Amino acid sequence: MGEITIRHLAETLNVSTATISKALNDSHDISDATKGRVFELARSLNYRPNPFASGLRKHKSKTIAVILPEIADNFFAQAVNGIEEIAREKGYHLLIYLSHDSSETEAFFINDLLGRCVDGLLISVSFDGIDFTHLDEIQGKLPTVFFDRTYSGSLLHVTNNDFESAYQATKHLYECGCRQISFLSILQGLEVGNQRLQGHLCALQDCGLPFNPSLVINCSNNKEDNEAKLYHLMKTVKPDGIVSSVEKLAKLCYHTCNDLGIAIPEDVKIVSFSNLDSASLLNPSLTTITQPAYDIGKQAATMLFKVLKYSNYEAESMVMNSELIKRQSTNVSVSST
Amino acid sequence: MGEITIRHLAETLNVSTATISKALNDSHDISDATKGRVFELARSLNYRPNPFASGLRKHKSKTIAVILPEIADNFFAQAVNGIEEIAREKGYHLLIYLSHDSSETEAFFINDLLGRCVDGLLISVSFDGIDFTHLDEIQGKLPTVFFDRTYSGSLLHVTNNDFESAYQATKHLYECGCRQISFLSILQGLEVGNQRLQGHLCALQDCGLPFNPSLVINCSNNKEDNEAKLYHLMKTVKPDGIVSSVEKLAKLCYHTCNDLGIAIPEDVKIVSFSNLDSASLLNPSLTTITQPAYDIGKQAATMLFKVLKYSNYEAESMVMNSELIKRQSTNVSVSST
DNA sequence: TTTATTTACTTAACCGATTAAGTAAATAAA
DNA sequence: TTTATTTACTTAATCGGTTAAGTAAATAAA
Repeated sequence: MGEITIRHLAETLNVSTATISKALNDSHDISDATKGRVFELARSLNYRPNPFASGLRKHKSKTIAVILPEIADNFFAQAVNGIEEIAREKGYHLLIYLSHDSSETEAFFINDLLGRCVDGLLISVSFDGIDFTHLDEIQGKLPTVFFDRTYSGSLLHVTNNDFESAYQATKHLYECGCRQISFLSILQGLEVGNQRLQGHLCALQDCGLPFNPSLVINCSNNKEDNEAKLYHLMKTVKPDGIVSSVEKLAKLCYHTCNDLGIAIPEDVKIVSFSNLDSASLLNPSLTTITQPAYDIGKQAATMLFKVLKYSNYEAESMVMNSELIKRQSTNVSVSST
Repeated sequence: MGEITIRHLAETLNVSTATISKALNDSHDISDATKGRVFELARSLNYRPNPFASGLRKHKSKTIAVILPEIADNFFAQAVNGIEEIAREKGYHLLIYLSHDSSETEAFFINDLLGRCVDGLLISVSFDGIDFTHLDEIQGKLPTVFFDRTYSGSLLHVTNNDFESAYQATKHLYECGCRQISFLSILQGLEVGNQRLQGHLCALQDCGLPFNPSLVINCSNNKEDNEAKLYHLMKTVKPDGIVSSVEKLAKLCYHTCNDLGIAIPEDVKIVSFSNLDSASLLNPSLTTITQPAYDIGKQAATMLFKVLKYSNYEAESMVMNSELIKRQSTNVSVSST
């Protein structure tokens, strides 16, 4: 409906459309006087270049995409905050896709994106399945930065010091007196999950604790399933410490302990990877390994824009440090925090 | 780089590009035999139509935008989940913009979107400022559905029964014995904020409680400011009940009470509008008015797609019902929930 | 003074799909 | 059998910018 085009501007100023286009792109083919007139007219008419037209010609969309497993999760939500900030700063638009941890959905998105002329992609991969061919296909076709959940073939990524964090968490429990430390594992097959598990196992060894397979619980995205496994763990194996590799499993622990009348931290101490901002308000407050989610998002986006700017950019992947925040769930002497 | 275009297909099959285009769009200008050949070739080559080209011609992008105040918030995150589901179902792409409650930023986004050929917009408006001219400008230019945070000029919206919910919350506190009920207000100037306050005031009246201006706290997005106001409230006015109109103010209450040694629910009972899924794990667990965030997102998106499909759609705005979930923060007889 | 270069434009092709208008052959109606 | 209509295509214009190639005038170099 009557949108202002470059032709309107050209006719009004009695110049060619090429002149307008070049002026708006600040080409040094155009005199300052003309540029001034073009800019002023464009501004006064609130001219907005049609992104389809320039996109078609330039094969650039000023749009990046982000694929996440989910958004109703503090870690990812904060990461998006960081990503959005950088994207806005650079004048880019942000498309969002939620895989809900289905690699099939993820593959569908990626195929779509490859034909969609997005300029770049930020992704935290879904963890179901073991088929990463859709991720391999990105290679060389779409500048991509992986964050948090990477996979072995990912070239550029921003991750956490997951091994060290899990190591510290387990060691912390040991120092709090725990000798039967359970590990709630998830994201097996992905680097994150693997690193966290390895960190835990390494800490066990360094603390001189034996490895007991029944203390390592392989969780999934099936809530009922996880619930059943946790009940079994708490009723029969009865650990005195739990390292949860994701937030939602920690919440499940709380509920399970409530149901079974198991006291935290007296009977069992809990530490969890988590970005829950109300962790300090929980009953009892939860000891967390908190990731710098916002900064991870910012760094990943910043890295992507560097790649977009210098296509031959020799980027280096980054490792961000998580923080162990000790609270009541790992402390017998309960006091307000 | 070597993307498959409609021309490749045309040359391979020895037909015109028009034939390919029509075949792919299932035009009944094309024989079934030809369609079959075109479809098969397109599939085998994984042909992906260039969205810029078709967008330029059709003025349609198969993309909708969502503008939110923030994303690291359970309500909005879940709403996005609902929106995303519908968008995906319809084969649309989703652009996301975070206003961080700045109407200036919001105006910038909207101006950008008007020139960007997005097909539709879902928005929950920012609440700073009182200038809604940028929202008025949308009229007739971009199909839009407002959700949760609407403004007086919004034609289509999905909202909550905010008046009733606030009424119920206040009444619940009254029934729990509270006689000095404070209301933590925010979002004044927006319908949501106004409705919630009115609901509270109406309940006060119906309960026969006098209106005390010093019990209504006008909060802002400035955390320090809110903190100071809350401290003052708790130390000098000393209410025995608090209705918090947003989640983050309830969290602030918890912290403030912790600091001042005020016991919840013994000294003060709290109920808050909140979509925090760990509300039941807080210390004490928090009585909430929980909005059907996911469904609100779904309904808003569904409504938008109806408008997109039938441009003369006589849409009706919707009101969704929130739920009062009673927990320990409004109960003296504390027990596990 | 003549030639080379720079400046500030214009012309026209182009990106890749869509679609109005046109056409030849096949089929149906008169 | 002749005319009208339908079928299944093709041709070419178009969407709105971008850009390679061209050009006339102004300025600089020889």
